[in-house]
Amino acid sequence: MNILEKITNELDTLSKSERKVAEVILSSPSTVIHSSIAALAKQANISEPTVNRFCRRLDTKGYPDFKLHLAQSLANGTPYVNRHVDENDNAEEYTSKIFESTMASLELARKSLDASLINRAVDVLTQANKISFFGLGASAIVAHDAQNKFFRFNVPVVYFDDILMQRMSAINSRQGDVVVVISHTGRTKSLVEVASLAKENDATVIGITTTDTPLAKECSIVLSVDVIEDTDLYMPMSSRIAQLALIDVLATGFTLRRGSKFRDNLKKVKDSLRSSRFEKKD
Amino acid sequence: MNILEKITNELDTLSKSERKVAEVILSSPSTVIHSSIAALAKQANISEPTVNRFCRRLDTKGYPDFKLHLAQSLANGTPYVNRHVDENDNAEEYTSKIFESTMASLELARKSLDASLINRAVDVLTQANKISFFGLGASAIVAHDAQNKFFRFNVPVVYFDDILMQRMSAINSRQGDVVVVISHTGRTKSLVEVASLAKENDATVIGITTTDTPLAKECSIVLSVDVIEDTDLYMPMSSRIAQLALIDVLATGFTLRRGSKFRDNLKKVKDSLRSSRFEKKD
DNA sequence: TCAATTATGAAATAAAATTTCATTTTTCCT
DNA sequence: AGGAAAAATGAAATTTTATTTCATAATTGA
Repeated sequence: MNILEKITNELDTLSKSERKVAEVILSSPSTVIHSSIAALAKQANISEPTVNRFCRRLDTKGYPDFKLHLAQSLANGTPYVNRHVDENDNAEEYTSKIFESTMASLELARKSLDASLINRAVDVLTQANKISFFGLGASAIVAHDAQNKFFRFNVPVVYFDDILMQRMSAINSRQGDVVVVISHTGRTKSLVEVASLAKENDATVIGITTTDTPLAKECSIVLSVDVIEDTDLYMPMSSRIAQLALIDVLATGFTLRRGSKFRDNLKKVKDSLRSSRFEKKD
Repeated sequence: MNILEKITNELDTLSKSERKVAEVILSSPSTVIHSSIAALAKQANISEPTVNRFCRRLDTKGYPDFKLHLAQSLANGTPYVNRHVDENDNAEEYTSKIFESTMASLELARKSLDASLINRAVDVLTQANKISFFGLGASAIVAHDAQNKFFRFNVPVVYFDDILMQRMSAINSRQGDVVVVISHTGRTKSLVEVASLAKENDATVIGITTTDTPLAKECSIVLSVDVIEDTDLYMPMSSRIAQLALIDVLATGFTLRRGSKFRDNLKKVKDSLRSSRFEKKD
């Protein structure tokens, strides 16, 4: 658990003087890990025992122990940050930036996800008579990938990246069917309509989208995938990758729910590909 | 820089007693961060000043500073590791594991990539008369995504996830054409053949695959994307995500090479979608 | 308003780390 | 091999840092 977040959370349970300490720490945590208790006390205009009490209130053994926690929080607090690609970056630079931004987005996406909703979504998927994945543009790829995965599970699954097919399919859906609608923006009119049509026809609609979007409002279960897109390049990047990771999560949840016998079956599916491949040397 | 690695590296520049300290630390770093200098000295059967000298030799200000570094290394030494999903994991657990494994794979993939080869690939792509993306199974999605991106650049681009179409397209290729062949295993026979056919017909073949595979041998430029796949679940997961990140890198390299005027054009492409979306409130 | 509770800091104490310096060990030259 | 020089080491002293104690101040609640 990140101690900086903890400080923020407990800010209002702290006393006046302790809050001063908290503010100094939050404003410049990296300075604090190199300060003595005396230096920090002075900085916050309070006494040393107050700093000590502050540390204990955060469930640390004392000031040195607190600094240890702080150092750890700083180390893994922002391992990857969203860095924008610059006009003059060379290949090395933009490659690193893109990979790091992608990792930062995955980190963010994971935080925005609610495990209990994932659990419900998996519930619904395992019980579905038929599963449909709908997406357009970059999200079409995610739908395509989902089909590829769920197909292996030997359940009826379709994917459409065509507005008309999606509409027709939505209208034909019924109780027991699950429709997964994927859209980063959650604002694509035709997809929102499809979600609403499917819902009217008693299908369970799972939305993979950003929190609080028009699409989210139409869904039975919303799996929020919040990422920061680098809009400078006018292309969807991180969003679809975070969505794919979520598809992996759903597929994994599905296989776990189905038990070990089911997984043996997956192995058979995979093994069936062997003859199409060149042997591995060792 | 990870201090544990540093200790390992400098092990032979240390004196006998200092090495004892190093060994105690390496054998149980997490204990050490909660030990006083006296406790550590006793543990290693040496004196306190020796511990202090040891710390300084590692370019830290002293023992407390050393502990801070150690704490940080423990926190981000293995920020994301490939953790396998377990039978009894709950939703929270398997979600975290999958996201973290994905991030670990991206980290690994970035390391396996060679920036100069990316640069050459971008060169070739910007000069291409026609670009084709080929993949099968999970890699088909990557090819699909690549088409979606490069299509925006207003260059002739196709994608095929059908063996026959791929073969026909490869046979029809000529000098100036670029064929991008995507396969994680690099062992899918029909794809290796397609690569070789395209090459025979003077197309430039870019391979997105693992290092040292049959496919890699057939390519003009090999972009190595090495990841660890969790084979327990018999589904491609990390590999396709790392490949997609590479597609982002190539697309970004392409837009940078084309200059700022070109990027204005991308904005227009994106803006053309606006009318199909619900307005954002603020 | 005033007793009770809680918060705070000065000073004392305790703990931990560092420095100094004498002793031991190792190195390297003849 | 022998011995001076250099390097390594630890005991003790010192310094720095953190914690505790306790008296005082501020706040709360009847």
